Amino acid sequence: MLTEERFAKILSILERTGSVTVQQLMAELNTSESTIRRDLTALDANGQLTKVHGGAILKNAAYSTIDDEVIHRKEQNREAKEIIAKYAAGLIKPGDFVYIDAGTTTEFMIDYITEKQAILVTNAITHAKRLAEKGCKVYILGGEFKAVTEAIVGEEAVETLEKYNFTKGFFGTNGISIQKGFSTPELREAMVKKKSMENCRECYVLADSSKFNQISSVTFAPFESATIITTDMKQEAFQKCQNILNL
Amino acid sequence: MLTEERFAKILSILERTGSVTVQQLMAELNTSESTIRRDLTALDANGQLTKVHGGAILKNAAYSTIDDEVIHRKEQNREAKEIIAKYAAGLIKPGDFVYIDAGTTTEFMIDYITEKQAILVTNAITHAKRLAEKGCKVYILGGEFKAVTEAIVGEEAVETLEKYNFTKGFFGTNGISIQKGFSTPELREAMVKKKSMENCRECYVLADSSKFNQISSVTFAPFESATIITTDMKQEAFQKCQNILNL
DNA sequence: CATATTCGGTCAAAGTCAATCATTTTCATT
DNA sequence: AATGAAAATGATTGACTTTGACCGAATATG
Repeated sequence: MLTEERFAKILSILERTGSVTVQQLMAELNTSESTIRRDLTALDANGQLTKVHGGAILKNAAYSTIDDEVIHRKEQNREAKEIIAKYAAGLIKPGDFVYIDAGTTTEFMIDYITEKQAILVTNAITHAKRLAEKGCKVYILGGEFKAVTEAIVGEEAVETLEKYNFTKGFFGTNGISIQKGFSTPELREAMVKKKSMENCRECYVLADSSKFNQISSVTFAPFESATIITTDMKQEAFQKCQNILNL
Repeated sequence: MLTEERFAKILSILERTGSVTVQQLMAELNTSESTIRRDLTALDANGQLTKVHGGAILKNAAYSTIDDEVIHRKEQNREAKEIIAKYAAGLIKPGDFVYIDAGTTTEFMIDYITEKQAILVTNAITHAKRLAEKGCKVYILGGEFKAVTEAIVGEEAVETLEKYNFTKGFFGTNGISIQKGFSTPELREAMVKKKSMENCRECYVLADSSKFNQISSVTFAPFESATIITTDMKQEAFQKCQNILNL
């Protein structure tokens, strides 16, 4: 990999996350500690980031105004999501034709997707951007662009989906209920989820334990139609379900 | 293989991937290290790419040191681009169904687009994002996502375009020539430009004066097929053309 | 205060570079 | 066709750059 390429990737990761450790960069860029250190020193000298003990942070964000408690709470949820995402990403095999739904839960998958022999389709432009940066082959759905969630939704997207037949699909959800299935608050998003799930041979719903026994406005798929990947799910009612993978 | 052919291929690969190593090029073009080095040196001298240790990167993506001259040139062009963009944006009327091409020139339009009664379609996700933030109704093309330019390109996008009939379209270009028409360095991008122009009732090409009498690898439309919006165009040969709007 | 991690400098190995030169190809002129 | 000048190519070389490992010093952590 070219030096400049590494520089670009380091800056890209940094812009996205705000901070990065040397260890993370070693893993992400697949290079030695020495090289990462040299890169950080160079980029710091160039004024493109601020080197700190252990890694680097964004130039302007040298001061930390971040509430410790908020971080901690976020971290707890994060851990569960990371475990789920890691497992899910591992399911992607060479030759797979994969749909990745928009959403924060599926976003965690991106870091763990290593399979370059698969073709990925998504309706989330941030996902597409990051996957493409990693060197994955990415297709994006056409259709109406929704500003808030930065996802493609609506009729046009559904129509595009019509012709795809995915081997695997990964989805987020707002609610899981045995009677009401998987549900989400937004109709036009639900339409896309529904159609894409119909066109996947294997469907996986990624959900932390807080999503169980929740019901949102629109159901996009029945409970049995997907394998649920979760952690720490202790609720009685779901214990005996065949399609729950409690990691 | 012809020297010019190699040049075109190198630039094309670079356009697509953003960076390339000497080793990659040796394999791809099936030629010696010496030749590749000479090519890169020539293209660098020509200002068509930036040579770095190990290979080359896109001209604008130079990370190591910021070139004052480049910034200055960009600023000079900026003023012209603003004028052109402002005029072009004013052409969008209520009820229009508008295509906006990816590229820096068209990006300037976004700030000036005030018409909320029009539907906008684009293949650039950055444009889509910014337009949606402004509250415009935006559709995005489906298809393969190209990391470097952050645009949707290729077959799938062309197919999606097939069914649209735009009232107006706004395009960027790398070269304008009376004989060779409008041209751009990347084939897959050219395919999208070509198809979208075919499906517009009125086509506008936005171009600062530097684009005239330039020819890039792939022509995507004949010279007469669009109205050219420009400023400061003083070249004799183009003075009498009916389809040039010299602001 | 003890322990673990991170840091920056040094070194050898690997990779990359520009220059040189012999060979091949191209092409206008005979 | 034959000739020779000019251009392009590929191999070689020594100089230079980048890389990853190592290690003692510096810094964070409990």
